[in-house]
Amino acid sequence: MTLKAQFDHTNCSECPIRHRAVCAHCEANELEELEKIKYYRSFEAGQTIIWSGDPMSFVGSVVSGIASLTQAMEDGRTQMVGLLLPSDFVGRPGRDTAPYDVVAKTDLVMCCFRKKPFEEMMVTTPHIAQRLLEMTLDELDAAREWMLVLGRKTAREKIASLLSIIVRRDATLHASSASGPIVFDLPLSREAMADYLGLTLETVSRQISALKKDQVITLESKRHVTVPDMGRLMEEAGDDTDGGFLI
Amino acid sequence: MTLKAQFDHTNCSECPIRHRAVCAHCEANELEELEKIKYYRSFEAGQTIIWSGDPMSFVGSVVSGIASLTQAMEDGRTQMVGLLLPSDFVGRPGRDTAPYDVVAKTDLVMCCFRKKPFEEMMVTTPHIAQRLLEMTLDELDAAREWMLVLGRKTAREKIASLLSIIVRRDATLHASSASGPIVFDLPLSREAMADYLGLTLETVSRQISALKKDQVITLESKRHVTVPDMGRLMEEAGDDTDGGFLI
DNA sequence: AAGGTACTTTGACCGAGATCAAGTGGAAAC
DNA sequence: GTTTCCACTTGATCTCGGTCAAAGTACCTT
Repeated sequence: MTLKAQFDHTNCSECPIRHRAVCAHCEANELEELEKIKYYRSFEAGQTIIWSGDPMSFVGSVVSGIASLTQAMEDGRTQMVGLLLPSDFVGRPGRDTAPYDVVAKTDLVMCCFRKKPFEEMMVTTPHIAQRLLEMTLDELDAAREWMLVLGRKTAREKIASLLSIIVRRDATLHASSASGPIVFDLPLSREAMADYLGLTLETVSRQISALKKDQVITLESKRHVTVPDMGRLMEEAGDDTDGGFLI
Repeated sequence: MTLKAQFDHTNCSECPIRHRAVCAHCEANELEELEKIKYYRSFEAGQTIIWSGDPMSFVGSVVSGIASLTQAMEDGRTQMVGLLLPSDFVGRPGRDTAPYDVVAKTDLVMCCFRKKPFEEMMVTTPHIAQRLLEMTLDELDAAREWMLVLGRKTAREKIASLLSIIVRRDATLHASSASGPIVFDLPLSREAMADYLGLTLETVSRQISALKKDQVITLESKRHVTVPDMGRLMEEAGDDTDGGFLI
């Protein structure tokens, strides 16, 4: 099998997990072993999927719903360090314990593989490691992009940046690439947004109100957002880059 | 070759790049091809090794010296998103352009491999991808740990955190694992520390003075630091975790 | 319809860190 | 020796976002 073929699962329309995951449907055509160690798990909104420090017995992908990766200090301060949207991979081949909490933010379904057999497959099936490397590099880029947001952006820019990446992830999932007004639902509470942005929920609320007053966004309800001009929003985010951002 | 053997280059004492890199010495014993595409490059302090957005023709490891990964906004605000110490890997197999500036902070030597042949080798030599995956996961953990620092820690905690990771990286390089006072040189200017911590250089200076006044550290000169009690420093950093931190 | 709960908004005030501005010290250059 | 330069320190003031508090809103259950 050529390298091209190995990376060419990007458009399997059958697959609920799409291109960024180790796709059960795609893999199964090549590797009946993967099918054997595959199983599904459901979680309710608010449920903790993995506790930081616990041994991890599985890896997998988000099929539907949204989860967060969160780090905490002992005094209670918390920082969300990643968002898991459908197609995102969870887990660390070669790692025994989870480095952070994984919490379902909505009802959520995961497609899991038992870790041990999965790791064995990585040895015998090289292109799995290569695809995981691709995905991990994407996540690393996203994490570093986010470091700029956390370290240097103002509260208003942080909010605009978060809205931008949510829109962008939505766009890649729904393939609705068009100019003109964009409508979407916020998958996160104000508190969760604050955790992601290194702010307080009050500041998040105030800045959203300010963006609304300045007509950068419109709110049909507290969670339902319209962006009349995406270019304007990205300006507010202080973003020149229109690529990147894959959290 | 077994999985264990594949990951067992961790203690090659000959190799200047040590365990986290694709080690030219180690690999050469198995793969004369790697030797063929290997070459060394030297840089002076302050020199930019890679410009953000430029095409990248090589990957490689830091042999000696220190470099930074930096992201910038168009208005000049910058955020350092990673430190490259000896043994760290630079470059993205499968990526065409560099996502951030790489700048030598001290005089620096890199061991490089031309990217194209390196990528071809990744296909034929599975365990290279597996080792790169390991390393990338380490970097991702470090980046996310740093997101907590940037998003939630106070200026004083940020400084203590930075000193902690420098000490820790120093320790793994010099294998000087002992309790008692620790002495080391700051490889970064106050401005570079500020860039890493999302602060201004004035705040960095003030907080270092404060830590000195409170006898958490001693300064023999502006860059030469003594830490009488490492536990105290980590307390100041707000760190419970004594693992992790591999930036 | 009434009450409860969780989420959100808004206001008043405060403080950590940014900004602006001098001043210091030490090493290299002349 | 002294001049220059650069990294660093310290001071004064301001501002953005945090903190504390209260009120508003939507969605439950009863």
